[in-house]
Amino acid sequence: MDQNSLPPIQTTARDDAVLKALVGFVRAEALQPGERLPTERILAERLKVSRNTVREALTRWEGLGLVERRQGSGTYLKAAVSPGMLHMPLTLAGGNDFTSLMQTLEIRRALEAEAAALCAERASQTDIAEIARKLDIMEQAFRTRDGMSSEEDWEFHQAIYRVSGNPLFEQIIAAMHELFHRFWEHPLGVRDFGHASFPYHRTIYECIAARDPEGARAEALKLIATVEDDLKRGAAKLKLSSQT
Amino acid sequence: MDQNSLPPIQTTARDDAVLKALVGFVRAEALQPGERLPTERILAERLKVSRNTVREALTRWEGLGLVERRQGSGTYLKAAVSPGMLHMPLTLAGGNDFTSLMQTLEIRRALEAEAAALCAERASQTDIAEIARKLDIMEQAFRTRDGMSSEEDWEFHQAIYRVSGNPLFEQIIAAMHELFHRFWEHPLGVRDFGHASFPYHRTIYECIAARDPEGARAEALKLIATVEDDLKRGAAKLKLSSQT
DNA sequence: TGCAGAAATTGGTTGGACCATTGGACCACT
DNA sequence: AGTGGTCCAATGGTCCAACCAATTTCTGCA
Repeated sequence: MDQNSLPPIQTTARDDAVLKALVGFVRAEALQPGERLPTERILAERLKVSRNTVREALTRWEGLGLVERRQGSGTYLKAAVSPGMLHMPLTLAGGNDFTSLMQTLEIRRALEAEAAALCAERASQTDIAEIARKLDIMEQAFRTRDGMSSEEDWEFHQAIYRVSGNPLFEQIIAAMHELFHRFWEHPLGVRDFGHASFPYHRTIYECIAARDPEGARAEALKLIATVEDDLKRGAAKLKLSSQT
Repeated sequence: MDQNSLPPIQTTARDDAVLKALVGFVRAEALQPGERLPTERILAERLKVSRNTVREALTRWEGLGLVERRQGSGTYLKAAVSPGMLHMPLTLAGGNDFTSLMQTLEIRRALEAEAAALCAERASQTDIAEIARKLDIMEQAFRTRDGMSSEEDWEFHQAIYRVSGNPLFEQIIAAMHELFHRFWEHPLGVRDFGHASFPYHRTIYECIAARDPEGARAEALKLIATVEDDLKRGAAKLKLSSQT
């Protein structure tokens, strides 16, 4: 390890400075996700700050999912870090399950429609071929397993986000997707959940292939609408209680 | 062997327990956002844990934006807390080149339009009055200072997000806003940046007051379009270089 | 009454100590 | 060679007792 890649800290706002220094260290050492960071004691010594200060800084990173600490083992990088990265803690007040799920869908509706439109504008021929491939895989899985093609379904959507040319779409919608599915262990008793959305995957693709942004937007909105309907049906059936 | 039949056991989780207790305290005392929490020393004593442990827990909450600490003053609640809260920390690698700024605007375009439409659907009379108040303040500031009403402008928009009934709009757009303005001290040499967007604030408000969702959506899109134009003009003038 | 300065309060930092868990080294036995 | 047991050093987790720095509150003088 290069001794000079961890210079002492100087100013106040210690823990922020610690994180900044740590970003520099990770880049200097070209640490990849999964690799181990220096121990807290070493960091404290090198940065000339107390170990508690190092711990406060690492606690923040742990809360952001950038790092994982294992007692007795060490602290491990979980994601790529870069200077200037922006942290966006999304908090969903879980007062009411149905409301929370619906809120993630409202965000998805807006972003999904925009992403589909941008995708239709910007897709190259190879992009379109890639999306077609994902669509085939998804439809195949849907037919053989009769629904429940959630994994392949998600891959199809992700392909669209990527082709949109804006990585923010994939990251934010992925966060909505995860929030949605964290509530989702029990499919609310709706057996055919997602069936209604199936045909719109192909219509979205056709609009993209035809370079029709507004058509793609419209079809994406229809798709989200079917999911919202499924959700409402499930809520009505189970009478989801608002839990404290 | 079934992997799931032997889940990892959990031994110690002090700071989690502290946060759980704190949620209970906030509810028991019916603390509202803005109010002050007990001091770290008192919490440590009451919960029979070290002050360090209390601090680690509060650091996590601070990272999630639930709480704000002011040295010498105290720790204040920043948002409502509930036992079922769901957190999804999202970190974006932000650049300051033209492409990155444009990408934040693509997200904002989608969300701003949706939020305006939902706001027009759901606004109560008092909501509309509140938005009107923010609009007046913003227009006043714009006229007296001849532009540069960014602070009051932002408050107006935030009011719309809140009335939309979905806190995710405010959280996500706020992140886009910060990403956009982080490198924004000098308006790219465009002196009248933001002037073109001014009239649309009032047209958006009028659509909301008239309960016209599609109109509000259209006006919001026009507003974002003016910002995109300003950005393109600035980029053309300064030839923003893409830097890491 | 007004206001500058002292005092109390509160979060931020430090250093040192001990505990709990981990993972590897080493060993005895089969 | 392989299995299990024991030990030990390393590492994160917790605790304590101070002190520092910013803020708020109180006090007493003008």
